Amino acid sequence: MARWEGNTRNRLEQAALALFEEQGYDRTTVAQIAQRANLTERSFYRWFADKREVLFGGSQELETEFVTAIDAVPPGTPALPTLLAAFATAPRVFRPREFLLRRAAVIAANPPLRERELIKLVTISEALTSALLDRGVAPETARLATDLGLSVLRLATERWMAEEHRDGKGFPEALSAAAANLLAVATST
Amino acid sequence: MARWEGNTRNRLEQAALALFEEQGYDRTTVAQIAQRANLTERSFYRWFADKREVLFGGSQELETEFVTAIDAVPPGTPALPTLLAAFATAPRVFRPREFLLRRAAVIAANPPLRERELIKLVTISEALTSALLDRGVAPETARLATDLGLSVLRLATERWMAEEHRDGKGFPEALSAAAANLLAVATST
DNA sequence: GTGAGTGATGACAGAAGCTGTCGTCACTGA
DNA sequence: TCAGTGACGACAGCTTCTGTCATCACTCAC
Repeated sequence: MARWEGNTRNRLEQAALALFEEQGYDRTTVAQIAQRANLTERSFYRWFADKREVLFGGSQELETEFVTAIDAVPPGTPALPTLLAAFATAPRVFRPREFLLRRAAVIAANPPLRERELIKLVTISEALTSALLDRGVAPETARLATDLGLSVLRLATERWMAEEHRDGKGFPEALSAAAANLLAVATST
Repeated sequence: MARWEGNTRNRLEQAALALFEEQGYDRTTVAQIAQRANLTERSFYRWFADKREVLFGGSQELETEFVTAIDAVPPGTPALPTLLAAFATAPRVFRPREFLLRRAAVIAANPPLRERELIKLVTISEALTSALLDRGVAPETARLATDLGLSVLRLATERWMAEEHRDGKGFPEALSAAAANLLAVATST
């Protein structure tokens, strides 16, 4: 085994994604992932808590990004506009877009990975709610606003991903449009 | 082993819940659950796909209940009011309330169980969206309405559970109140 | 009744996920 | 140069989950 190659975590992530694409998530063993990264199975578990976690390394950074963006919104702004402003600001593309698309395809195809993605989303959701609470928003309002904000974010992101865009251009507009749609649904009696 | 005792599935569910409470989810083995139910580990997997699933037997019934209630709402009703009317109608207490509370406590304390619960919720969410589509609601509207409806349902249920109620009395009122709160958050500029 | 299904179960084997432990090696700093 | 530190390999072991086959209770023609 070639020790001390450096960049261990990323080597494991790349190896795992490639193997999941080639032969499927459940037909890929942790030993195979480790082998492709020139490591042993035991070392995989030193970097990731379990087999699924290898695809969710960027979750923590994304959460931090959002919370930071919320803190930058002018005080006194209502809860939902605060979240939407934060979403519009935060660049959520750390990894190349191509990587994100490959990753999304693998996750969508495997229930265990979908489960893990959902709880990551809930974790982010709780962080957003907490950030709103720190700004003085009432608890139930913060939670409702988070639900609404994430619903808008999802719709905007889906529309956004469906087209071919350069950098973050037009994403704030997509957010506004989605927010308008949501308002229409909420107010239809 | 005492074979043919009948009610196998329920015996396993009861044994699992009791053991999870007594010694924790991860310190409980499937073999222990099976033993308490007078079965072997192998038989456990004939009734449940995996260890987590033993706590989520009622999910399918709940989904069916909701979809049926949606179909019973007068045609022409807008999407969100349709969902809220369905929620108000459907009695979601199949099991005794005490069982649901014990189950909820165990799930909340164990991340793997939370993951499973989330994907069950997503499954129900997709069923609701699909039921709305069948009524002629536009796709994006159906999805947004489902997000909104589930957000309202969660808030109403939490408030509802916090108090001591008899049967379903007052639940429709809790739904209306939560819906009003959501509307306030959505329209605050 | 009696023998042929049918379905639930037990028994066994085994792959894969995950953890504990210890020794080894590369790197660092006094 | 030598002790400390951190990443890693090697090994053992438990648990989850699956495949396979024999066995037992029950049912239903005949």
